[in-house]
Amino acid sequence: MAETPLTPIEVGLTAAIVAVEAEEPHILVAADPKSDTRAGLPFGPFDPLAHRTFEIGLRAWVAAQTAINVGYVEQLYTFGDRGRHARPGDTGAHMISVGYLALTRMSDNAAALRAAAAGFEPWYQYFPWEDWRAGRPDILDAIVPPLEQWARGGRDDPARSPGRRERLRRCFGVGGSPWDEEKVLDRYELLYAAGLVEEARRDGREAFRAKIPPLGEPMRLDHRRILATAIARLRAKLKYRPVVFELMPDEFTLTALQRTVEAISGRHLHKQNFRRLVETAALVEPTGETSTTTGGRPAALFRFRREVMQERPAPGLRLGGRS
Amino acid sequence: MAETPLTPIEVGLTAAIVAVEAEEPHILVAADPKSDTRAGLPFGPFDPLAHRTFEIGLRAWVAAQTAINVGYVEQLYTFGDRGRHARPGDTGAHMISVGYLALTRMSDNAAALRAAAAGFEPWYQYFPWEDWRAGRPDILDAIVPPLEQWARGGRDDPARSPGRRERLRRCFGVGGSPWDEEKVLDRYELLYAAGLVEEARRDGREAFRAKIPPLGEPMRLDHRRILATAIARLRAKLKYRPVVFELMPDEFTLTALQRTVEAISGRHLHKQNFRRLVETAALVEPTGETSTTTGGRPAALFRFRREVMQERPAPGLRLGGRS
DNA sequence: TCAAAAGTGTTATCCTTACACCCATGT
DNA sequence: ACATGGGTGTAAGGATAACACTTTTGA
Repeated sequence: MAETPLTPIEVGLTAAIVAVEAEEPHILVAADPKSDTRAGLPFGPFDPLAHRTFEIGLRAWVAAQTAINVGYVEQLYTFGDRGRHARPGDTGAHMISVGYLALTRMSDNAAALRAAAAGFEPWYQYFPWEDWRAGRPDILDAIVPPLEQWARGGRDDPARSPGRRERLRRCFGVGGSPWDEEKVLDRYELLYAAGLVEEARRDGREAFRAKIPPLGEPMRLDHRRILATAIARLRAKLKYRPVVFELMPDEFTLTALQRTVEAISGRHLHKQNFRRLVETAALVEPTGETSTTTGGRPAALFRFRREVMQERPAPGLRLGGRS
Repeated sequence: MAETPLTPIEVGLTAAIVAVEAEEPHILVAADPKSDTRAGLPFGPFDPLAHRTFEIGLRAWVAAQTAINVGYVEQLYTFGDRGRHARPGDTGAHMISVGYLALTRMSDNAAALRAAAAGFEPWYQYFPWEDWRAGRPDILDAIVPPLEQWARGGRDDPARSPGRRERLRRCFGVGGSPWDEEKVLDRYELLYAAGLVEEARRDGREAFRAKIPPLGEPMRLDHRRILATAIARLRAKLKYRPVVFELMPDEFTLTALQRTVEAISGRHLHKQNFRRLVETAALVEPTGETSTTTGGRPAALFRFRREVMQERPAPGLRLGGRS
């Protein structure tokens, strides 16, 4: 327990700022100042003198740089791996980044966005294999066979806890294992380990079969890894905390709410069960108004019952099975 | 999204190393090098040149300093609040610490401990209100009334999401709300905010009623906060991942397993339900041996079935209700 | 009148919770 | 024999998952 002087390191805050629009989840991406064509997440320095906590610092530079009004904010993870930061003209200085998840309503920020050097992009373009709303995505047919080949390649060291095969089975639902929509990060890390995403090749990892085109849009630094962490956390949180409402307008139809949950969790839900869940949890109350803009029969409008936050311990939407 | 040069800050890794012995959860505490009488968690610097990742760095200095053999390791949270570090001769340099949870078996480390300047202490001495195994702990009678007074004191700003009263209700199960054993951090933070733990007074917060003796043993810096985070995380994780076995010897009785889970979660469990849970999850297998050292009828010995890790998605011990 | 989306009723099944009782050993 | 802890069977209640059907609008 010696009190060695600690290494000075640069600390940055990286934000995954999420909004849902047109039944599609979006992530705020920043243009690269150094003309890297790849997208990146917005980030800013942490200055302990100016800001008492990380969260205050984060809110400050997000507001200053993007004029976006974030509501819910939560720390995700602190990333400090050497070698996952490579970029063209790397300075060599070590940097760690504290990843944050933030939620916002796109409607609140329409004006801000036109001015900012940043914009929202649909997140499934970075993770096309994560969208199961219309059933198993076709791209998995291009992912699983190479992964299986990669898994056979690794001498299955019985000491290393889960061998390549088991990791593949559990992450991608191969061989009877169910698909778990929360394992977003595990899947990305597996693809990285197999050299099937561009970031792995950029970081100097050998693709075991270089012919395969890299999967999904890449991001700068380790930002896609941070985004994967954010999606995973949000998908999990949805089930035990009423965070969806941070992404909804004040008034909404139940179908719109369901579509938002489906958009985030990447899977299709059973209508009645979803409605019963929302009703029995008493998460919403009718406004009395209806909306006729939905197509068929007018839908009743609801608003979030903020009171639930202080009534019950921890209400969420624990979706349950597939369907 | 400007690429401002980032502030250099010192980064340390702080570890909450847990073991269970004699049906009591323990935490490894380090003697203070600067003759502070308060206990602290072991910590070490992170040197990105020597170690590729935080986890590798952590394992390295834990092994070097304590000769303790940690198994399971998991990142908890990164703490960087200014003003929660105060100590007698503070240098003023800002430090952030990445908190880690680590699990070990005390039996594996008996020899190492005799040599090290560190030792395991029962964790409930830092959080006496968290041990509900023998029912509601008496100390709550000394905690709740002052907290209620504190809650009345705060003008209940309706804008600030949960008012003091609601926080109190939800954290401490006052007024019909159930006790949630996972809210360890929330409870500690509430006590800190109310000035009822020594750390709050040390950090310059005014105790709203200074006569009340501070609750539980204090720790250095913000280490008790990190420990609260570790306990909360471990209590939650127990329910959906088979982490208990990281704390058990190779062979154990079902009662010993139950006692360990109870020790961590701080509550009493229903025997049959616990056993059925363990059985239906197929988490253990009988060794064929029995132990006669338990008192009455000899108990069958079991071992963890490592295979479950690769069979089912995520087996744990989702305890369920009270009893 | 028909398409499109909103909205409802009901059942089989599993899991959770809690009850009360029997068994094998040491003293 | 009896105290001590080990070990089991089973029934009530609630939550979940899946089924198919009716209603109200716009075109």
